[in-house]
Amino acid sequence: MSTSGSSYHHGDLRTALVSAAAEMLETGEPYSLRAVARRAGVSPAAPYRHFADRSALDAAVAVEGFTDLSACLTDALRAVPDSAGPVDMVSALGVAYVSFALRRPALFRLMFGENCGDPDGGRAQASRQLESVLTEVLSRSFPEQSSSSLTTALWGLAHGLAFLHLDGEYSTEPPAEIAKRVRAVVTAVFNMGQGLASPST
Amino acid sequence: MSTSGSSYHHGDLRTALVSAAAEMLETGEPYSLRAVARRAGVSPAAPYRHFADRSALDAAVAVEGFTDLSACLTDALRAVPDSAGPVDMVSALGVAYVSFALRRPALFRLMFGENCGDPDGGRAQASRQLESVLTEVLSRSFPEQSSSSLTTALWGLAHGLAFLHLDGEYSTEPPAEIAKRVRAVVTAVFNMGQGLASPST
DNA sequence: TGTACATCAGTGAACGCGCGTTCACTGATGTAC
DNA sequence: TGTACATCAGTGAACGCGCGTTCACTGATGTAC
Repeated sequence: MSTSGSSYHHGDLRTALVSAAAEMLETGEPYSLRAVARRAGVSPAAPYRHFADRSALDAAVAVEGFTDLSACLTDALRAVPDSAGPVDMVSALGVAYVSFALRRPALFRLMFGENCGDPDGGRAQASRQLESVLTEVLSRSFPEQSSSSLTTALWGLAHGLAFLHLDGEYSTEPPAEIAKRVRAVVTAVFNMGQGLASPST
Repeated sequence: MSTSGSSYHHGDLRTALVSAAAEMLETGEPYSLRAVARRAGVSPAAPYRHFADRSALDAAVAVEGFTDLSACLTDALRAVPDSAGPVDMVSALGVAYVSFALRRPALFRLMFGENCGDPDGGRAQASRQLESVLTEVLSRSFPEQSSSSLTTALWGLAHGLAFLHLDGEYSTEPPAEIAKRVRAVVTAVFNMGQGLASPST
């Protein structure tokens, strides 16, 4: 793989295309195979050397998105002090999740979009990786109650809050306000369960 | 407003267009202004007598969607016996919400889609109406802890579960399995808060 | 009851657009001898 | 070290498509007299 400045052979067009696509989604530019090629400085036909079709590009971009999101969540957790309680950990996770969605709305939508064709492709794998990050956090915070249902609950809550913000149901500025709201929501959930007769699992 | 069979003047084209659009979204047909007009048996220019542009049609369809969803939730609650506990009420709401999304995926996506231009149009109003249904349920189930944060939590959880199912993160068949999963998730959330030191609100 | 007319909800042809995709091609690269 | 050649990543022109939207128009309706 040459890294020369030669413009005819790009060197690593595949990666460049995925990056270009991710950037366009981030800046909100109209996103299409042609537009991505344009931005990468390449002819409209060039991507077909690296992707079977448009949806293959989408899938590759989605995978990158999942990887980034997982990294964001992991980073957010590292920033939480060891002494923190469960509410703090779950809140940190929620805030990171929602922030990611608001920072990169179009990417987030693409990741969870309709074209999830292949049930066992890289995208599905990447999303399972995300889920395992959540599971790990919960098993540390709730060694006793931890379960797949609890993971689903946390993921669902974070995911829903992200979309509700994305869709304008709640204000998205300033970031501190969002963090506050997410924390309040998590706290409310924790309080809710208390003082009630324990339902059987 | 004539109801004659005359085909030149439709009678109530506006309503017919919104219905046609909703049906197309339900059956998964490609959705466009032209396609909707085609389905309503009318020329591509006809919708412009009733909608300023494509996004105005979208907004009208979204409003109908919100109304339907609110009705679904209300119906679901009516089916819950008075003696039922909070877990049952919240679960019923969650199941109804997720079921709606799975039954009408494209409509659901449109309702919560990117083109929410007007912050004070009918769409925003319809979604606030939805929120108030949730608030009312919670204030009945949790007279003491009820708060806007709790409403947000419930909405977020239901919304997130709906999208995660829609996006293929969880199996969507059979319906009974989904209901079971939603109930398990709600139960897990209720159990989670118990046995922990109460965090300050 | 009958006629003239304004109103307005439709028609259908046309516009320009950007899209995904295909095609025959060409230029750069790396390998065999 | 130098030449011949296979490989392959790019080009750029072209395709057909459906889209949203505009336009001058026409046919049905309801009202005034």
